[in-house]
This record gives sequence, C-alpha cells and structure tokens, in this order.
Amino acid sequence: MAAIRRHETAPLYRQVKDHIVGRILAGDWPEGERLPSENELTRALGVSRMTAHRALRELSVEGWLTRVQGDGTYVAEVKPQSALLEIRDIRDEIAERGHAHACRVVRLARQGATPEVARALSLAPGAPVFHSLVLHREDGTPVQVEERHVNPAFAPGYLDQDFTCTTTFEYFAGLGPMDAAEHVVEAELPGPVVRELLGLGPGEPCLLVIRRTWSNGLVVSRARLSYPGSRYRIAGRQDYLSNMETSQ
Amino acid sequence: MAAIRRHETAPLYRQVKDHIVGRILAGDWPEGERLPSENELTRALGVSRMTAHRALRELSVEGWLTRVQGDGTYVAEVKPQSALLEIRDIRDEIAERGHAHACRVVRLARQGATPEVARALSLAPGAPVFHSLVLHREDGTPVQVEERHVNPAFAPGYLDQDFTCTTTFEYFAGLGPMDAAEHVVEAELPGPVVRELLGLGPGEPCLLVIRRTWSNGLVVSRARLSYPGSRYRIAGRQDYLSNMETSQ
DNA sequence: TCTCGCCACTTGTATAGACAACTTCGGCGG
DNA sequence: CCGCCGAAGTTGTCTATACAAGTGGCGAGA
Repeated sequence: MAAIRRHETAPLYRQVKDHIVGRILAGDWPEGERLPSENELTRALGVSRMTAHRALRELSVEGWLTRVQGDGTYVAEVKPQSALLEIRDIRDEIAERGHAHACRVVRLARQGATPEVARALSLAPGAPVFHSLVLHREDGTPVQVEERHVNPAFAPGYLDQDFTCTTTFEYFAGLGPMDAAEHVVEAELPGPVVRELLGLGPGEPCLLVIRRTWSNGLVVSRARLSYPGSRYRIAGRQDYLSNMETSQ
Repeated sequence: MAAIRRHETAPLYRQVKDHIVGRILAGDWPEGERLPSENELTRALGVSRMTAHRALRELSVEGWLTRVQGDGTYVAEVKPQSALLEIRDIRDEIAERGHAHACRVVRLARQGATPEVARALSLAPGAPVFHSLVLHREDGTPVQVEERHVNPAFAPGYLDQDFTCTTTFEYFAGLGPMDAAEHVVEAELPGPVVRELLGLGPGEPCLLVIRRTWSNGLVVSRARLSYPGSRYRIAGRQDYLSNMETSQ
C-alpha cells in the first residue's frame, strides 16, 4: 500500500478517509471484509496511529465501517430497510415482506411530564403522562424502537394493554379517528438505551421519526421511532383537499 | 465551574459533552452565546485540551455548536425546520427565518427520459422531458439542491423561465391545482455533483426528499431535493380526510 | 485618517506514548 | 474432554507537545 501523499492540501486524516473509501468503492475491500488494523495502517500509510484512528472512527460514524473493540474493523454491511411515513402498522409492514414480527415491551408506566414532553403534548410540566418503550424485531433483528408519550385523557386504559399482542397502532385505531399528524425526520446519534436495544455500535447513527397525532385539536401522543442505520427509506403519500390551490 | 468527575464510568470526552449540553439546555449558554475557549475549558474541567477539543468537535458535528477557527465557539442557532412534506416555497421558508435566499440555475434543458425518469413520470423511455438543477442558498450557505424532471405536456414554457427570479414553486402554482403528491424520504451519500454544490465532504450524507406531484391523475414532475444531512431537519404536517378512520 | 503589519488568541491538525477494555485463541490442568 | 487462564492483538481513551491556520485588534507609519 502506497504511503499517503503529505504535500496534499487536504488534512491527513481526510486523505486517509478518502483512501479507505476509495478502496471500498473500488471493490478491494468487499462488504464484511476485515480491514488492516490501526497499527498496520499506520505503518502502511506512514501516519501516526491517532490519525489513522480518527479516520477509522469517523468512517465508522458515517456508516462505512463497523468496528469491534478487541476484534477489528470491518466494511459495514448494507441493510436495506423500508418504513412508511404514511401511518401504518409496523406489524403489517413486516408481514407484507414475509417476515416474522416480534416485539418486546421494555417499559410501560405512568410518569410526570418532563418540560420537553409537556411542551410536545401541550400539557403542564409534571402532569401525569403514559410512557411506553417497545422494541420491534423483524425475523429476530431489531428494526424499530418505538418510544411514546401519551396524553392520559385520550387513552385511559393505555397501561393495561398488552402491546406484545396488540400493537399501539391497533390500540389507537380503536380509539377513533385522528385529525392530523406531524412528522419530523432527522438523523441522530442514539442514546445508550436505544443503541443497546437496536444493537448498534457506539457512534452508529439512527434515523429518527418523531410523530405527533392530534384529535379534536389536541395532541394525543408523541412517538419517537428510531430506525437503525443510515440506509433506509421512508415513504409517504398524501392526498390534497380542494383548498390546496398551490402546489410545487 | 466544577471539575469533571473522573471516577464516572463514562469516558471523559462524553462527560464533557454532557456537561456542555446540560449547560445549554439549562439556559446558562443561550443561542449564539460564546463558549469558553478550549484552553479555558481545559483549566476549568481539569482535562487535557485534546479531550476538550474532541468534545467540542463532536458537538459541532452534532449541531449543538458552531466553531470558527481563529475566533471561537458559539452555541448554534436552532436548526431550521423545513416543513417539507407540506408543499411550500423554499424562498418563503428562508424569508420566514429572516435570512436571505439566493439561487443558481445550474442546468435547464430538454433531454430524453432515462428509463428511471420515464418510469417515474409514466412516460415512454426516451420521450422528451425538461430537466432543471437549481442550487438554493440561505445567507450564502447551500441548503438545497433541487433536481427536477418535468412532463413537458403540463409545462410547455418551463425552459423559458428564469428560476433565479421565479421559483419552481411559483411557476407550478400558476399552472393550476395539483391533485396529489408522493414523498419519499431517505438518507443517501450524494453523487459528486450534489456533493460539490452543497460543499460536502466525501462521506457526508444527504437527506433526500423525492416528490412527485399529480394533476388529473398524471404525473407532472418529479423533484429530488437534497439537503445537507447535518444542517437540516425535515418536518411535515399532514391533515387527514374523514376516510382516515385508523390512526396510530 | 487610513492602511499595513504585527501580535495575541483561537481553533485545527499531527504525533508519540501510555494505559484501559475487549476479543480471540491456544495451552495447561483438571 | 472440558474449563480456566493468560498472552497477544485489537480498538478506545487520555495526555502532552508542537505547529499550522485563521481572526481580531492595536499601533506605527504614510
């Protein structure tokens, strides 16, 4: 392996990153391939270990590599995931793909609303809300962490539900129609709990969908849906009323 | 400022990150506030400058901070929330935030539909379509690359428009109402053109919104809107018709 | 008054060395 | 054969040091 050219204008760690991505794209290191260790890269590229380490760490955060402490560095697998921004039952989605759906209720409790939750639900801080945390699996592999805060006024029996049988979707469907929904989609680094549940490495990003639903103009619940990996899709379709006179 | 507790299990740089985020959330450091320099943090928290630097750098990547070499570190302005799934004019959005909008038409031409474009627009492969590529800037920084394929039957004068004055939104709004829209949101690594236009690094991801709009049941246009993933959030709000009897 | 250059300060990068945490594997004793 | 232990190798973190690069302000000189 040729040494990195030092006279380049770009910083060294970036040259190392580009070099590695180039090798991956060129097919030298296929998916799942084990990369040379930091010490080997250090020798081969003529940079310090810290520089090689920074390059590898950032590539790991960006989803190119998977690193296992004590083991090694591997080219990340691509995992095609598909989820709908349209409101659907995740169990149906998984069933539609011919896979097995399983879920685990990690937490189901009443608690006082934190300021952030209170603002999201338009309640007073400290007001009682229901909180649930459910992990959904597809053929055994975690695909979604669903964290939900619910306005108790709309769902008094929420805590008595067995969400391993009935999904939250089915439950809310039975409560009556919702007026509106709001979605926020963003990429983020998950907290330790979500990271643990999804089995992600430290630094692996999540796509996060935050959905609030309204009934009679009041917020019923806010769900934070965390999906593993950066390679997944959200699709949605929306039909417009006649009052939508402007379109792009 | 109290020194970071060394006996904590979490790594030091993470404790520093948590400390800083805590101060921001507590309101000690409001938006735009200048933070202590790395050297001051080093002394105040009792960690090395490299550790403080790593914490600050990661928080900058995560959008909490804005760093200017030679100047200082500042609490980042709130990420602009784009109500993208709702169909709006990007110029209005930017104006609403009190910033300056500018755009550059990179390409505006007629071309034959590739198989992919033809399928998206429900046309025959090779049929003539209009193609436009526009870069939108907010206060000088690139915020969106808008690539669009248009069915010429609905927009015969498309190529004669000056989209630096009239946004594509305004143009389509003048053509009449649209029936429906479809959105696909995904994260992807941009191609070289989009990467160049948005000023992204080689491994930096984009948030990509693909929108198709219909009129009289036929596809009018397909837009691929690329946003720099680290700098933007996408929000959408959706109101439901009465036939939405099920909701989550 | 204006301009240029210097200086202090800030962030960005690079290195060497050290230790911690973890995995894998092989050997050794039961 | 099984299980435990330790060695070797790997990644993760932390430090100290040095220099590069960029910003802002201040003062000297035109």
